[in-house]
Amino acid sequence: MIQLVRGFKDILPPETSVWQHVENTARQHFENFGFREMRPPVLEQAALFQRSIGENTDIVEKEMYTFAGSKDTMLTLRPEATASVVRAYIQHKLYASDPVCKFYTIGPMFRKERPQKGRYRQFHQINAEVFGVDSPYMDAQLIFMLMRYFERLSITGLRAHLNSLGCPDCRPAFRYSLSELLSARTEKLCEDCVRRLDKNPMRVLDCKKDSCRDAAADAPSMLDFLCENCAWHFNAVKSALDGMNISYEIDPRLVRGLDYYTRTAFEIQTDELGAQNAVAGGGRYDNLVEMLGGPSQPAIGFAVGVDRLIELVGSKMSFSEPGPDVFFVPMGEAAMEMSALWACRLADAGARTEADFSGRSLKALMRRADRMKAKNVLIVGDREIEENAAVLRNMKTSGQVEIPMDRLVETVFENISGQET
RNA sequence: GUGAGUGUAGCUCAGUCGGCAGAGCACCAGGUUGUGGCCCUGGGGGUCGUGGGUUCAAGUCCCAUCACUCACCCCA
Repeated sequence: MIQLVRGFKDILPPETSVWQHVENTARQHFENFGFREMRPPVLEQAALFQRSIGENTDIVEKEMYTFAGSKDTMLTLRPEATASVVRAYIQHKLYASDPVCKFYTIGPMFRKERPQKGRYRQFHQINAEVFGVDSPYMDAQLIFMLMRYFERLSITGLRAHLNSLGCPDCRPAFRYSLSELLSARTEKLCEDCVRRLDKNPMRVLDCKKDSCRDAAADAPSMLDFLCENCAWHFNAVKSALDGMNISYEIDPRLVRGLDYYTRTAFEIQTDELGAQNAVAGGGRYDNLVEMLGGPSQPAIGFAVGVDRLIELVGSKMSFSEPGPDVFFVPMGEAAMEMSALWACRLADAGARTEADFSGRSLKALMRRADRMKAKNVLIVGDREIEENAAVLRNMKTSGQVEIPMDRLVETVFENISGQET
């Protein structure tokens, strides 16, 4: 048979209820902070990601699902959301209606990586982006919102890592100093790091290999190179977070994988997910809007890895699916027809309803109702049809009452209203 | 792209030295001619991932291949 594509995943019940919970909580929480939902498409021109993420990042070099569109444009299944949100922000001139725009977006992303725990080729992110605010208090507020979101989901054991990547004024000096130092020690660096040295020397800092760590042990820190404005900004972010009682760790080795980040960079980590320890990550990208052809507008955002979040939430959340309020047990053709009608009316009136039309024995149907955790069973047989009534059995107490069909909906609601969910 | 591990019933897994394909759970039926759970009895369900090879004989040994898992890489 045809099986699903490698690295892709079916999300089935009861797990889907965890997804609903995670997404609904995000919607409600983010909207409290003034964010509105945006839904950009999943497909974009390849050039959008090449220009925003960076030509020589791994994502663009070898992980994108790119194919030929019409004429000579290449199309790409989005590997991340920020570029699309920025594109939409510019294209629809959203900056014109309000100097500050805040959006969140929820959906699938695609990267052709080798799948492993917490890493799929179709994965899901919840993104939040703010345009038009360069104030450090926005950075702090965004991180506050993110940490509180995790708290609302009862996730514990998370650590916030914080760093500043500087700006085009101060970063070149740091990069130069860093590559100077590392170039003198290439023999101690792994193959990958030698390659990185050329492309993005800052990535050497978060290599996990011991020899690379040694080589970079006394490397300069970006924080020592921050220009006056960036240093002020970073300090203001930290003190605002302190004031909000958000604990964080300064991590001078924290680097973002995408080229467009500036100044504040942060990552939320856990050690409950194996090698994929980042649950969320984000930072400022003050130059991206202009780079993509929009006005000069500062921006900051983050992405939450939903698949990873689900693993953390799922293990702490009970999967108890609610059973039907009323399970119809019809016996015979006439009873089935009547049950179909009344089950529809009851469900339409707002009760969880299930009717079994298999025609199996009463015992079999009772067993199925029990397994589905039905709170009540409505038995309809020849006897009941003759009297135009049905027997409502409470599965917990085993108590039974006979109720008239023409008052079925009202009577059922009277009987189930007191029952716990 | 690289490395390691694992593929046997719907699920979790046994399967000894190469000798009839198994268990638990789940599912179905019966144990009460109209009443679930607990218990008892019975039943259905298999391309042993796939293809080749060795052998009288392969789930078991060999080769290849695919899939999954974990890790590297990268990132959310």
